[in-house]
Amino acid sequence: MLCSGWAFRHVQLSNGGRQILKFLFPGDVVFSETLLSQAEASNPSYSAKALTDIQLCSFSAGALREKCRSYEIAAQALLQMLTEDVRTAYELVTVLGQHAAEGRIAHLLLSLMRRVSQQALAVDRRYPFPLRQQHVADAVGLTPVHVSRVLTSFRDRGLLTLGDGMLVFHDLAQLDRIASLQS
Amino acid sequence: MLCSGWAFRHVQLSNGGRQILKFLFPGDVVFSETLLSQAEASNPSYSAKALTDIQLCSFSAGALREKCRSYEIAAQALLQMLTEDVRTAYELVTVLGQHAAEGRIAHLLLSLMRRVSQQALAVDRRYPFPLRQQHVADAVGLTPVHVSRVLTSFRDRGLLTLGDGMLVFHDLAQLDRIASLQS
DNA sequence: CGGACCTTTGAGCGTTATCAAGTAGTGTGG
DNA sequence: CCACACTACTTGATAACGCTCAAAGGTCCG
Repeated sequence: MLCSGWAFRHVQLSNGGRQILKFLFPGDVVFSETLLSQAEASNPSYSAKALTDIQLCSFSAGALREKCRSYEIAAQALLQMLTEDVRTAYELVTVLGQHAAEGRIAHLLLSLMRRVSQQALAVDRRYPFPLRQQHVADAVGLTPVHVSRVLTSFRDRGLLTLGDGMLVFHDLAQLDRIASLQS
Repeated sequence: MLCSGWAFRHVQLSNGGRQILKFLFPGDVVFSETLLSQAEASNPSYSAKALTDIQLCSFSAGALREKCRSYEIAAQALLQMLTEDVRTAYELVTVLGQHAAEGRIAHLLLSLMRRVSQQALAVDRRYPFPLRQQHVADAVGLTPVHVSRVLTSFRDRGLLTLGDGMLVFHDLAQLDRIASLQS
């Protein structure tokens, strides 16, 4: 489990690319979807990487499974965690299936910052942002080149500023509109 | 829970479109990800539709949650179901993020038929296929027009035949290659 | 026969990928 | 202190891809 810092879960693809599945913040379990499977018979090559310096708390998956047998609370917590994972995965599916590049990137930035700040986003407040444009590209299924173009366009339109590990929103209303596909 | 027939789970979008999240076969729980939440506070408008005549077995979600407290087996089954949902959702994310149109459609057709046949696919065997091209489009994030073009191309290349509610694979090796992005 | 729905096909265009070059910033070693 | 490499980002030109709009054919059903 991640205790401090940022990380992400991804699949490594045979053609050299990768798809980022989830960004991990403190409190997130790194491989929640494989907690139960003792055999680890998952064919895709799941992996995880740190984006900043991180601290981990490790625990025994076997012991947790054992706890789930005796303590109902452990099972309930695990069920809620997985339910949340399914919901956010479906949200990502919707974004990838329905949004063009601008909507994908706007959605990613907004949802990341909402998760990390745990409260409403503020205009002109600076948020730490340790991702490279390559990570954004791998998360939303675009090339780094195109991510750069979209971010430059956002900057030129006065929507946000992104650089030096900092992200500043200037026009949240407009970004929400872009991210929410009311065409 | 679906007992017979085909159905699918989707989100209805504000702009009139929809994203299909999962195709449902007998044994699948229609809304597995909302089984636990009593409040139903999910903002996206999840929905489900039948593709064929279907039969449902209904049960009380409250009673199931109650069972999870007392019977460890119920909790274990629910956990496995959700874990599987997370895995397949991540697979769909990878497909949408990394594949072009041909790969997306090939992947969808192959994985659907693998799920429905529960065994290795056979060349030149006919599989029932109740989806319209509109459904394929909504599942993989393309327009029906482009789905038609890709399917026509598959047909012209002798890879498969799709029509009249039937799907016939002619070149599984080639289709697997297209679906597995070894560029 | 008419209408509704699905599919196919064409033309044009917008979006995104690819390839390539150029610009910083940063750290390394002479 | 200055080449040098290395990485990240930007920008341009070109091409592939997929969308939109439109028309036509097919099937089914009233």
